[in-house]
Amino acid sequence: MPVRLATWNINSVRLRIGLVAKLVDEHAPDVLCLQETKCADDCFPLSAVRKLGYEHVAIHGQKGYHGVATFSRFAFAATASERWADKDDARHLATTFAEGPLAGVTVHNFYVPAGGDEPDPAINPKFAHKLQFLDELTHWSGRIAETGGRIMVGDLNVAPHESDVWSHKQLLRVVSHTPVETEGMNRMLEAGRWIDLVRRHTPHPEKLFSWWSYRAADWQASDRGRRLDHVWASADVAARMTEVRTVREARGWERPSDHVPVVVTIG
DNA sequence: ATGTCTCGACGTTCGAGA
Repeated sequence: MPVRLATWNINSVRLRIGLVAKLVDEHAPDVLCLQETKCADDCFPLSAVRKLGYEHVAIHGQKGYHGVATFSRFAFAATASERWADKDDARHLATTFAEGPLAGVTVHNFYVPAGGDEPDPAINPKFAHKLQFLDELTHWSGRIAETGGRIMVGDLNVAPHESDVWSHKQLLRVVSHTPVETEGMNRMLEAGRWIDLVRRHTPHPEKLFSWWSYRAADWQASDRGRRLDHVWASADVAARMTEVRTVREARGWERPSDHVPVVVTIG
């Protein structure tokens, strides 16, 4: 039986639990990874998630900011959250499956820091924090590069290639597409021998985005998007990938998140 | 390109973060 896995920056899970239900209704992910849940664990809408059919739920939240959650139809053998870049932010959740087609596989659900507006670590501590986070991800990737059974998903807040942004030239000095970030992401991919499942399905130079700013008057008409949301895997898992779908229409749903879900099927 | 959306706070509006 194939397994469907989705990742989505929901931008407040309490506000958009109805959109989560819509995604589940239309795309039926067996595993759903959310970022920017924006609530402490004791106010997470757990009963609604259970009603959607997810018996196994791992949450790692904090009040008001960040927060990640992983829902599953398959039981977990273990859940863990590591500390990154000298902060206790809720930005990482690792879940290892005990059963089902992904038994033994670990899904790492990440929300990488956005990095603020100014792409200079000397004057912008948020950008410095993002670069430290990416650097730690590269070292961590190198330490696990020889192991199989790995999936890494989430809002990594970097659009690595020219075809991942609406205008490479106009975004070269915009946080999310600066050379120090895109080169850092490429180092991370190489260090961990990660395979970018989304780009294996939709190769460059075809444009592909997963985020459009709320500030655009008409996101669809201007289509000034960026591909910030990623699904990576170790080679053994990547070999089983059969389908990838970026749910672009979700950006047009009522009161949408500014990110759309990315759904992969693993046979 | 200063535009929109979310949260939390001695809230009836603002600042911070994205």
